[in-house]
Parts: sequence; structure tokens; C-alpha cells
Amino acid sequence: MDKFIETTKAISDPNRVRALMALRGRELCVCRIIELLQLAPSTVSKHLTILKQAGLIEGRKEGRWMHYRLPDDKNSKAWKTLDWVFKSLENSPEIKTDNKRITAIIGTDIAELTRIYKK
Amino acid sequence: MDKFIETTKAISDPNRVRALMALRGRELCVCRIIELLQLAPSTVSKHLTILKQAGLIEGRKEGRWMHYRLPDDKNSKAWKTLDWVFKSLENSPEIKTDNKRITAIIGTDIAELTRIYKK
DNA sequence: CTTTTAATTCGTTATTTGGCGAAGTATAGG
DNA sequence: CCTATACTTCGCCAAATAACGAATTAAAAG
Repeated sequence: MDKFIETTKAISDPNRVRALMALRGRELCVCRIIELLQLAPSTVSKHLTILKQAGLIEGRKEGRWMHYRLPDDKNSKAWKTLDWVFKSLENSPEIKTDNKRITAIIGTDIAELTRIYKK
Repeated sequence: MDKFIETTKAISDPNRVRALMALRGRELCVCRIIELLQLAPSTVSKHLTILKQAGLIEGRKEGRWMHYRLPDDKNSKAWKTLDWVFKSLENSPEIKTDNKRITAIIGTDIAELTRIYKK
């Protein structure tokens, strides 16, 4: 029950759900998620920690960059949750808007993102 | 998205989830849910209002008693959520304990419950 | 009609949550 | 090394949440 509540709390914030949706089928570094959500780095980091703690994402450090992705094991309990979330939001207008923005954000290189992120 | 978040918030409280689990396959009056959760009537009432607002339960007033049940339409979006919740918690020890208590609570008549509820 | 009963609404309080900026950590580059 | 970069952790604040008891509403029962 505790684990279940931890999971439902993790997916009961719109910014965390947007991050999860953005990670479908790809890995993203924190700086790109910051750019998508337009929140302070510390806030985004905290959200990602909550998702990771709930087992809904995994992190991988590569040099200075932290990359997050959905869990590898698609038969895991986490993926049962994710399948339900994705199914529930597949037609959400907010997510569709995000999808377009993510395409642009992925096309931007990190040096360029950094300029924005610093101010 | 808003509706989705309303739903996830509704199922991110353990007492609300216990109430949902208790309503599987049966209708219960508020007084029996109070007895199960061991919370103040006003608190339970609020929880049930949140679940109802999210579309996860339906209410029916009969005389002085308010009866709540899961939605009739099993093809609804609400039921997609409920199926996931039930599946996630089918082996939860807390819910198994509740299941046993509910059997006793249903066997008790309302007048008897009321004595407890008043003090 | 007055009282009792079942539930809800309201007002208050303690705790949790989500946000930020400042400070800290770790890694790459000069 | 020293500096810049990419996060994360910490400390703080405002808003939301869960709990309670008191007051209120609605429906029987006396």
C-alpha cells in the first residue's frame, strides 16, 4: 500500500506527469526537461528525484550530464503504471503541445539551452 | 490533464483507496465506511466527496442513509482507473485485513454501528 | 412539531507540498 | 589548480491537504 501511494503521489503533479510523458521513447538530460517545464533547476531536480524514488524513471550520469529515462524492464510494476498514465493522457492537448516543443528542444544543442537556463 | 490530476490526487490518499477497495462488488452506507476507516464522520464525508467529484464513485440517498458504490458503467474512464488500482493492490496486506473487517461490519446492523459512532 | 439520527458543511489547525534562490558537489576544460 | 558547467541539496515561504469538532441540513420516529 505504501509503495502504491508513493506512486500515485508521484503522478499527481502535472509537471511530473509532463516529464514522464516527455521521456516516452527517449532519454533526456535534466537541462532539456528544465527547458520544457520552465521551472527552476532545483525544482525540476526535486521532481525527478520523486519520480525516481517511486521507480518510475531511472537516471544515468554521463560526465556533467544526468540523463533520465523510463525503466528498462517493461514487465515491471512501474510500467503497468506508466501504460495506464500514457493511455489516459494520449489525447491531452497539453501533452500534444509539449510533444511539439520537445522536438525543438531536442534539436537545440546544450550550449544554446544553457544560455536560456542561466537567465 | 486537469481531470487526470484530479483522479490521481483522489487515489493518492490511503484512506480513500481503502474506501474504494471496500466498495468492490457492493454498496456501502457512509456509517459503515466510517466504521472501517475509524475516522471522524466529517473526514470520511469529505473523502467520499473527493472520490465522487473525481467520478470514481456514485452516491444514492435512501432515507437518512447515503449509499456509495462504484460507477455502473464498467467501460468508463473511471473503471480503467479502478481496474488498475484493484490490480495494483490485490495482494496488499492492509486491504486483506480490511476485507475481513468489512465482512464483520456488513454483518452488524446500523443501530449497533451507531452506538460506536456516537462515542 | 419536537427530537433523534445520518450525513454534510464550515472553521480551525498541523502537516505536506511545490516553488524559489543560495550554497554545495562533481566533472570537464583552460 | 582554478573556473565554468550541470545538477543536487538545503533552507525558506506560500498554498494545499487531512484531520477534527461544532454547527447545519434532511429525513425518520416519537
